[in-house]
Amino acid sequence: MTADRIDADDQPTGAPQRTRGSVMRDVARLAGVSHQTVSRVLNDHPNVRPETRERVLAAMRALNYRRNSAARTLVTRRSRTLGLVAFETTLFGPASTLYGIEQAARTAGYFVSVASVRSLDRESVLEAIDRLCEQSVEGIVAITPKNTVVAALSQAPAGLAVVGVGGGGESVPTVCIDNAAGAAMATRHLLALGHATVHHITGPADWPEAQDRIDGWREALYAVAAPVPAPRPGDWSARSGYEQGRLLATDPSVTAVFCANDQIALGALRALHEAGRRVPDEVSVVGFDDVPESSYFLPPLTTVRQDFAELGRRSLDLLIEQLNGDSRTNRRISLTPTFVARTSSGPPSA
Amino acid sequence: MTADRIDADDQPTGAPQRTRGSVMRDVARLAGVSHQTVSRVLNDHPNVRPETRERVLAAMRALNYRRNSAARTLVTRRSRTLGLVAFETTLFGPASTLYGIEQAARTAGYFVSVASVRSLDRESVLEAIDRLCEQSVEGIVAITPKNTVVAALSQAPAGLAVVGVGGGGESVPTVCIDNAAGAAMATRHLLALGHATVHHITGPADWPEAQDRIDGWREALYAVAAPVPAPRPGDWSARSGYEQGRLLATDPSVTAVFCANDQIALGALRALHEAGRRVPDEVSVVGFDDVPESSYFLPPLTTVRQDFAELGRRSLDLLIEQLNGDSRTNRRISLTPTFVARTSSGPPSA
DNA sequence: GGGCAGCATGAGAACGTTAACATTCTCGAC
DNA sequence: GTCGAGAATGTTAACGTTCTCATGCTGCCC
Repeated sequence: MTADRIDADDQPTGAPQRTRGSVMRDVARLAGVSHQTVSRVLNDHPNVRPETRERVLAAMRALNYRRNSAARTLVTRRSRTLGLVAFETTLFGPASTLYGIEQAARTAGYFVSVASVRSLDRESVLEAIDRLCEQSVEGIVAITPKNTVVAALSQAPAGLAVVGVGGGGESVPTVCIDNAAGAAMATRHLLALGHATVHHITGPADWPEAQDRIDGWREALYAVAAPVPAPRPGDWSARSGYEQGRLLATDPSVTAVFCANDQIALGALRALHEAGRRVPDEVSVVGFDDVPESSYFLPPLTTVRQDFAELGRRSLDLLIEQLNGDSRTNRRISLTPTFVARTSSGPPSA
Repeated sequence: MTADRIDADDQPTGAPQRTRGSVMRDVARLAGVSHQTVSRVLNDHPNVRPETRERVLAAMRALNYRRNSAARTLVTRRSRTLGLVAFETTLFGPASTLYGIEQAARTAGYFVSVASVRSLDRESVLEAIDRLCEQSVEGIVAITPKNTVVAALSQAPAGLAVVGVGGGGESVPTVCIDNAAGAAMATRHLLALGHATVHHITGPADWPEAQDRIDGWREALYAVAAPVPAPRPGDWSARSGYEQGRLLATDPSVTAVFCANDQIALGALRALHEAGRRVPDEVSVVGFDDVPESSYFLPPLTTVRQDFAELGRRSLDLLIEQLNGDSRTNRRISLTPTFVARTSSGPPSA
């Protein structure tokens, strides 16, 4: 009955221009082959005669055929889609990571579905993962700045491939920048210029990235037996850099400040400027991230550059490794950042 | 044969813990109902006895059931997924728009699949649209800064719902900030402070947003019969702001500069500073966008704020309207930006 | 010349869901 | 007590792919 209706619909009108779009069967009919042969052409199966293949391709062009991915996914159980759990995607770092992952995913033949979370509590993250699972993603990349995210990730359904980017956790394969190394570079740079010690305005305490930068900074100070001032708590924002900068500016012994990111450094620069402390003559400032604007700060900011594109690529590698069922080697990839010297740092005036 | 195998597999093991995950039939069996009843529970069909519903829900919980969206999409022809064509997503504006759209989409019950394009030529954009179509998205939101994108969009398959965000074109429903109004606000602000005229460092010539800002600036000057200096070509980057700023700094008659975005303003601020021209005492600078850092520039930047979240929400409204087949009224939505006065602008010194 | 490998193709059954229709059951009205 | 409306549930057929297996057909070897 229904089949009759379809035929009745098709044959009089000539079928090509239906709202529904054409399907494999239409292509097959036009090319005079079975739908299976069309499928073979579509999937580059070797056993198709060149002539037949050509006929099928012509029919596909004529009907403007597009394969239906839902049907394909249903039968292959592969959605070719990755889920991305992201937070604060308006910031440069996460936005760049997202971009890097998307590019890498495309290259690898995957689609990317984004689930931004408003907050990083376990519940929001689990809900985001849930939504992505419902979309039957094959794996999830989570930009995991906070420990809670990692915790939530490890609660993800068993079969699901998962990779964390940025922050760290033992429970989930992770790729991240070696924040400690970057912080140490920045600190050593300042020490090498002759500063007696280096102050540090940190990121939020519960972000592993912030913690690692603190560790790197502290280690570098330890290594040369420099005094370790109390770290100044920031929250990645320029505002926090400004507030902490004002406090630091009142202390004449402060000659070098390492900021956990470039925004903080920007705030600190303004605070120092307002307090009449000249950079770099009186105080040196170093940031972290190398946002595109940092070379136009006043003065241009010495900082540490992260390669976000590489971060995206590597995280995808790790994910695909899991999807292929490869052994869980290299569960943790760490990328070394690059030091970028500009003019916000110099030898102490004394 | 195959059916036998499945039964043989299922019954001995008890089925709940299979790699494949459970499907509707498993739930139905456990709850002692037909799969259709499960479907009804899932889709909130009214005609299910509360007691039955409860039993089904319990079974779903017990089996950790998740509906298979591919199958659902296949039969309903609705993927509940929107495609997002985006460019330069690492910049604050696009990143914020992306975020706004994602949030709005989630609220409306849609998933978002992102296709970033490396460049905005017609080919890249069409390819991105193609990829999204293959994923059977129901509609596409394109962050359409350049005219070529709009052109490519209008080439999209006929049945596809499309909305452009940001830039404009007549051929596609669009939601954008009223850039001309914003630019006029900035310009009028400077004129009201007593400046004889206002110089302008523009965005790239082929971006409608940049063009609209030029128009708004020029109109505001015309309105008070102020002289209209030649616009200085920029490209959104701090670098271009710096370069144009250096040129402007050499001209002592320049007392007010309106920059097409905050990055350009940052570069201009640095150039003016290096040239020894004090802001705002000698030269006033105004930006556009209100990036989070702009209140920590030196000096804090007077600028024009865009509401990206609203932009995302409205573009989604427009898209959903199309999906519902509503009339094509309001094909163009324009949002008025907000003027934000800070300290980078003031009366001319003379 | 019979058997057989292997290529090219086709037929039909999945995949897991929703939609359309069919069936039972429950009540109240006549 | 029968009828019928409507609620609750079940049956079956799509949806558009890919997969498995079957079937010709060709050409080659012994």
